[in-house]
Amino acid sequence: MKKTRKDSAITRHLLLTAGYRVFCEKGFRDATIAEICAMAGTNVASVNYHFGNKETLYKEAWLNMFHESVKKYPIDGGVSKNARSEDRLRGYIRSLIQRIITEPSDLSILQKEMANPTGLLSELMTEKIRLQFEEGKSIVKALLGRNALEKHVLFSHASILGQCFHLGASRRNNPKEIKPPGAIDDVDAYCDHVVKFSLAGIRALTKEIAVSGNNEENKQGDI
Amino acid sequence: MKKTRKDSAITRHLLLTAGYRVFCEKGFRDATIAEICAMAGTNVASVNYHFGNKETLYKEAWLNMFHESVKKYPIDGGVSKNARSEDRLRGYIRSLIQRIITEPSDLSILQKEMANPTGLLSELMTEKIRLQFEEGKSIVKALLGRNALEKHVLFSHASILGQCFHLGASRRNNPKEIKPPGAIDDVDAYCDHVVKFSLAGIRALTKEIAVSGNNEENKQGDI
DNA sequence: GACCATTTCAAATACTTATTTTATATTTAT
DNA sequence: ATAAATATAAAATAAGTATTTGAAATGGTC
Repeated sequence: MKKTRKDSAITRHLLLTAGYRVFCEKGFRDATIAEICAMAGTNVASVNYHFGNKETLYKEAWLNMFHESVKKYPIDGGVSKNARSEDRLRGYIRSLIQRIITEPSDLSILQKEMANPTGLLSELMTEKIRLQFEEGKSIVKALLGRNALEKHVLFSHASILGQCFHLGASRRNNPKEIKPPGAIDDVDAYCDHVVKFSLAGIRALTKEIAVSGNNEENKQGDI
Repeated sequence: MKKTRKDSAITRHLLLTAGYRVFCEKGFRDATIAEICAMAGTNVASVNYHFGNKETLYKEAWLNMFHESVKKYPIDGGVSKNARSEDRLRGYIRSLIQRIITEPSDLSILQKEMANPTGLLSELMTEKIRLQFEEGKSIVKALLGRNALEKHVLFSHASILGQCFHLGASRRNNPKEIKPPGAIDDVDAYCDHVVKFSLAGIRALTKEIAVSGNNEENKQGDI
């Protein structure tokens, strides 16, 4: 009945993890099948045997890493939906930053794709990342209050994501050579900073919304 | 006396601009000399004749674009050093965002290099980008006040840069296909948002610094 | 133990693309 | 005007690398 040998699954998994590591480090194009197979300890033909081609390995490797990553660092940071919004925000940010600085994590390639899209992951990513956005936006929405427009939520969430992702960018481009001007060493401290900074920004926005909400400016609250 | 023909400079410049466009779009590795020369309307040998190799063209093209970019969008946004710090911050952010969303601009590749370093530009970039950081940090410092530690300045500036760069990431990965969850359409509105959000964050931090400054916590204010 | 599908392996192939070469055309200086 | 220097063109070369191939090995099943 069983058609698959046990070793096959192992080899496949070796290729997934080795592939992800190399793709992370070099990017899709600069990663060579030879290097991936060397790291996995398999033959150069194995990628084509198990995945058909390099592109499919790339997609499968990211998907695999995404699942592992979310299992390890849940999007809500392990904070209950019933907790105070401030604590949910803290959990959200902490978890996101953990994922960003962990190498390799699914976000390592996501960031590469954002800056330099191969196009191979765009459908996959938007589908899988939507969860992340929903969670983040729901927290921000709770903090901003009833009167917040979609625009306010979107922008505030973008501010948060931007601060977090910047940490990844800041760390990645100093392999070990010259340290760039804005390098951030103390990740925990930066994490706390982002929470405080963002809460202050959101609170200011909340006040402004309350004021303009009393005015008659925006009746059909869209975009 | 003159050794260079007039056409030479023209061809050279055509290659610089065409090269930059293609490098922006595809990244260093995926950009082919054939495509660059096709766009520039020159022969495939011209890159090697004028620049020796692809790498040198890459560096020269970025440097060229950096100079043009800074000329067009001055780092201080055209706001005087004597202006209110809030206005300087607004000018700084506006100008940075303009540079980020203008394609091609020097920051298009800078962002690629941050996510996916080729290593070719690292020395060049850190040298040229230091100006940007000095300006930004000096503004933030002015807003945070005397008691601010280097850490506060660095983090706050990182928050600002992160929000700005996120706009670039957000726009770049939707070539025209499916729109990703967090896409930002209204750039001007986002720009205003970043200014407000950041000012709120900085003010909150300023208060905190004032409080802890009165306490005896941090005497030897370093990192 | 023999058969069969499945998996691995080493070598061969096919393809892309940067770079070089060689020939030709154009400009500048004498 | 002519020689020397400079620039462009087309084709050849060279190097890197994904993919294919066919043989060999492996493990399960009868």
